[in-house]
Amino acid sequence: MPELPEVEGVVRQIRPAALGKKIRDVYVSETIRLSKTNGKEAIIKRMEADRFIESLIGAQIVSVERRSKYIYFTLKTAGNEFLLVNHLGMSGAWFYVDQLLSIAEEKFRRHVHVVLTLSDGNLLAYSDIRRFGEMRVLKEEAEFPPLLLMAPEPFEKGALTHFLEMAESPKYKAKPIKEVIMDGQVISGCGNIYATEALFKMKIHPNRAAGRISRLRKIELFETIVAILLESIEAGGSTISDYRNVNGESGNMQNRFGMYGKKHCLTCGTATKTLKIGGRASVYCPTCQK
DNA sequence: AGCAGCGTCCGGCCGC
DNA sequence: TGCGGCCGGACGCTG
Repeated sequence: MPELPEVEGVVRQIRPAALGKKIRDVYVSETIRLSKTNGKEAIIKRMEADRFIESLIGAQIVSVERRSKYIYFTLKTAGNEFLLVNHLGMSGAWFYVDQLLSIAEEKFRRHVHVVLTLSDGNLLAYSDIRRFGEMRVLKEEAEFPPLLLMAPEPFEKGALTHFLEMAESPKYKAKPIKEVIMDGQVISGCGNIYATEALFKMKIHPNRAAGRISRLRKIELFETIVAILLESIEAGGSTISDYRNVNGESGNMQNRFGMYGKKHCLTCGTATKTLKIGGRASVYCPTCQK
């Protein structure tokens, strides 16, 4: 499950590979075409496959940035800039390869759905086993309004203040803290894994109402989330099953988890419990987390 | 009007 | 070994 650190790792690898190059050719899989023919919105949103291909071919890749868990490719055609915005969903992965057979693992190779052939002949291949990922071609960010509602980047000045204001607002203060910190309008890029880890580290029960945590503890919680995200970026992200970086390598952060996926608490040995919070499985230690 | 709750994109994996 | 059911980021729709 790619969250902020995994997407950051991907962007840092795509950037040097893609910057300044042109998109010479674009491939969209038959699977995606068939889905779209059947009225589904598989991966390529709000655009026909051929129109998607047409709009990308010949464009120059001007920048590659991460915003929350989204990848923004700024593209330029005939002097006009536009965006290709990609979300990796559950199982999206980009591979930078000379040919598709260079994608080492078969399970990724068989689910390649979009391929960008760059002007140097190399490929940026997008694989998505579960097809929960998204690609949107946009004139500007505002063309997809949810992007404008995203919380500031967690490492930016202002992100803490934004978090505190949101967490203390009428809309959020009665909600479980885990649901609040996983909401992209409150904090950008914190998904189930890092929310679970941060709450464990802070000894906060995931179901505790946001409004029943002191201001000081909320500040510490935010700082903990930021520290864990940074630690994970350093560790190359977390690989539970389907995350791979652009070179096909797994991350190492999963080896540092204190709670996610654990049957027993690493601190006290108590059997962990799992609650459904905001529709997501939420593991915690009933002894340590209050 | 705004929000809760569910449907939607799916293959992998679990358990029977 | 076969197969039904569950899982899940985040939008979009409904009531």
